[in-house]
Amino acid sequence: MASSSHGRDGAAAVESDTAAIGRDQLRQRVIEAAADLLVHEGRDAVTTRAVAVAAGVQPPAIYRLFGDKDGLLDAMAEYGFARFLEAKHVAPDPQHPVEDLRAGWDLAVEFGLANPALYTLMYSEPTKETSAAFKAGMKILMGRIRNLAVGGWLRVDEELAAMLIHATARGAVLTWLTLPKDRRNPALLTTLRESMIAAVTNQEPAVQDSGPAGAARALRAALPEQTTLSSAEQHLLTEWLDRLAADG
Amino acid sequence: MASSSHGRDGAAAVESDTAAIGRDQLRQRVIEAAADLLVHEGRDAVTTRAVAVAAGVQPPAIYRLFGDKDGLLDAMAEYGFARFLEAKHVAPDPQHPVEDLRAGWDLAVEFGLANPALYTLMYSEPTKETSAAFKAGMKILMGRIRNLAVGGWLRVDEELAAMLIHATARGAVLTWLTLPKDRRNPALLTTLRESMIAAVTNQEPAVQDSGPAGAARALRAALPEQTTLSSAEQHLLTEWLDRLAADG
DNA sequence: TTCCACCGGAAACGTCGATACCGTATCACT
DNA sequence: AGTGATACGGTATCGACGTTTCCGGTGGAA
Repeated sequence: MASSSHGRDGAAAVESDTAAIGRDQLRQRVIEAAADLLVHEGRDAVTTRAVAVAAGVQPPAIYRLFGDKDGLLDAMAEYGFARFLEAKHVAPDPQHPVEDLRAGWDLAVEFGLANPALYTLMYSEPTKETSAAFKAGMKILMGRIRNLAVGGWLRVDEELAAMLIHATARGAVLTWLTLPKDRRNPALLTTLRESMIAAVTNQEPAVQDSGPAGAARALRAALPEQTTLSSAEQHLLTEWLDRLAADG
Repeated sequence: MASSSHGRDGAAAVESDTAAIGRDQLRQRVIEAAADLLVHEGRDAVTTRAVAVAAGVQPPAIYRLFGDKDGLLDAMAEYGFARFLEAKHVAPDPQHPVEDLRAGWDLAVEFGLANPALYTLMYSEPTKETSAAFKAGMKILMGRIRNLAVGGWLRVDEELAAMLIHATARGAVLTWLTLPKDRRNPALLTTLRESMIAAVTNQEPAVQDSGPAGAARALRAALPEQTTLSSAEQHLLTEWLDRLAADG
């Protein structure tokens, strides 16, 4: 599957100038061309022929480098994920472990929102578990969970915690990407994150008083049944109820 | 797009036996053949030619019936979702609304776990928002959320609640399907569900009795704490609430 | 120098989604 | 009832896809 050792590698140092471009650099060039195509032209534009043309190689070269089209896709995911991580230079902060978990979750979600096509490639289909990028992300996640565990912050199993964090992040990103842009509410992300924190850690969530918001929402939902207000009054009332409901 | 009226339909009763099979039944046969192929042979096996052979029709017939391959896929999703719902004969229980929400979430997740291929088809790609089955599921969900709102149980906006429920269910199903069978922990599903319940609902209802009058009373009681409305607005609002509260 | 092993380029294979074409049978009109 | 038009269903086919095969040439080894 992966490129095994070749006889020429031992004498690669004495090759001519253009041929001195190693296998890895050619791989890199193809991956970047494919990633470019994915981002700018969409997923369906990532065909073996289009990638070959964009990278200036021939179609069979892709199979010699990656074995398969899925191999190319996996390499793309790994590359894109690594690039994102090094751009964010994620550091194992010696902060509060729970705060670290929050930051890690945010990071995972931010990656999905910043690279929708790549994220969909990695996480949309349930069959692609063995992807290298997938494992890399899980590895980082497991490290933070371990920190939580040693601090005694974990409410559940380490493994269950990993699944919960992964599931909430995955649902958050995919749902966010599905929504039209004018309906994307940032509260979706923060609420999911805090909900995940409450499920995974022992930290008690700050219980907020509902105030008038809950009653406003209830009245707004029950408003169509009423008959005592005129339509104009009801219209203005709905507007105020919207403001009150959003306030909480 | 849809099959318009044909001249033959008027005289269909006098046609021969085999030709009496109407357009809709042919559609149904093709959809069932495609669904069978999807379940038993995998997603890649659902090609226009394979479906045509399995259904005993010719490849162009698919385009005449569904316009597009995506049209066939959408029809499959709608059909599978409807079949699942009628098999579960989902009833609008007059139970506790929070319990209804729990049951609805479980139902959505159960559909995904029981029909992995179909679920992936419906929810994997973020671009397929306009699927008929997608909308049907959302409609059911919105009904339950509305019930929560009128009872004063909703902690967040109705729209945000819908997103939260959808996101947790989606993350739960996809994560579950990604896991190898020996690592699937049922606690993942229940924990996610209860976490969603905690994020969406209040422990205590914000209104005593549902309906416009009860909600109006609750809002009137909580109104002095609010700061989003001007005093004039609040004054008029209180008057309307008095009328609404007296109406019950 | 001769031989061998391997690499890169060109062509091609089978299949996919989708479509143009065409004979035929049905319906409207006189 | 005869005739023209119309639309349906079947055949053949198109361009593009993922993938493979084949071959000429280039390098190091004997």
